[in-house]
Amino acid sequence: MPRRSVAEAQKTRESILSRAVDVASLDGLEGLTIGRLAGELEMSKAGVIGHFGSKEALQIAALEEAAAVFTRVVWEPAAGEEPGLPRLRAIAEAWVAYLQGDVFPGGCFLTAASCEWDGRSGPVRDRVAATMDLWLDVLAREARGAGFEDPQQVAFELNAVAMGLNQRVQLHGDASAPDRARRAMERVLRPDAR
Amino acid sequence: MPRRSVAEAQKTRESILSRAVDVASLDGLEGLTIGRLAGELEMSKAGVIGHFGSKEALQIAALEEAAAVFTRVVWEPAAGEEPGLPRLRAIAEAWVAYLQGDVFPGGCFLTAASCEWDGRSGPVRDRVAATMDLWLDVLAREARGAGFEDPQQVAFELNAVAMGLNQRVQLHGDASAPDRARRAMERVLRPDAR
DNA sequence: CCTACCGATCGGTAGG
DNA sequence: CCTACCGATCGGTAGG
Repeated sequence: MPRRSVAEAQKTRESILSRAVDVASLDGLEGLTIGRLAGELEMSKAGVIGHFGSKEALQIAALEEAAAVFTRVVWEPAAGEEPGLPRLRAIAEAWVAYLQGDVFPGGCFLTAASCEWDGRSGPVRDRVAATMDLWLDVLAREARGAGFEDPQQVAFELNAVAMGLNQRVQLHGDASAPDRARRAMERVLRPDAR
Repeated sequence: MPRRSVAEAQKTRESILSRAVDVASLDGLEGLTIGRLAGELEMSKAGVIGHFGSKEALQIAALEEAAAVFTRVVWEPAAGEEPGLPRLRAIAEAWVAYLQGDVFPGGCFLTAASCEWDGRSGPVRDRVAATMDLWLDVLAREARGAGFEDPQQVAFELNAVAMGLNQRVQLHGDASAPDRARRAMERVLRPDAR
């Protein structure tokens, strides 16, 4: 018999991950230290890292958790829309709301992780790159369905606007930025580019 | 008499800063540790930090150095152009070339620093924010001179495209990204939005 | 999931 | 600009 039940251990693991994602969104996946996490959760370091095995495994688990949140908040609300332009517009709307809101305390986790890791190598960087590529592929697929001549261009530009919005919100607290992003995304999705 | 001349000390300081900017572009301003810098420059830690006083002062000096490089590489080549649309187009061209090239080994220093610090507080974060705001103001001023109705929108969108390009180059090694960014910037600068 | 510990590295300083 | 050092924290492990 384990000293704590499987269900209890699972709950602990989830609470660690939830805190890990918040910390990493503010201070980066490298700023996510085991000791800090243990202190904030009032656990021992061994108790924290025991659920993952290593800091790198914890970083990857946090990344996967953040990607799942992104999917739930940005993709899911749009998944019910008709493929193509209606779905792209719903994605754009949910994306801006996500970046404007406080899903993560430090802004878009994926943007932060990609900037932090794009100059490094190893499993974490590879996972960050694969996650971003997957999302750009989803966008390009919808743009293709919407009849755009160059769907990857649409994906590139929507992603760029999202990054720009995240910067203005997080760095400047710019209240006009979400509307600017909406206008920019609408222009990217204007059918005359098809 | 100092043991080394003022000119020699100045040269040492410059070599430290040059390396610091490269390291920070790859691993962030927080990944820039005094011990690592000392090791790579074959100096003592005291010798490195003595030129700046503290890690924070070193980080700010590296940021200022990077901003000076950005100005030289992106602004200077365009400064000779006629204000307004011609100058904006020259900036866009130089900006894409900068992001495509290897001015910094880890890509755009300012983008990396803004993502790293946008969730923190203190002097470094404030300096990063002020530097970005200054650049957006420059862009908006030129857009106003070019007759755009909403010059801040133009600045927002150009900056977004630059961030998107930096991500695609650094994270994916995407060779098609510079052309995509050029196309996106051209569309932002298309006179029909004036 | 805890205590107690490991070697390594962190930023920084004293003194020369 | 160096050596020698400080306390703090890093990731991680042994043993329970």
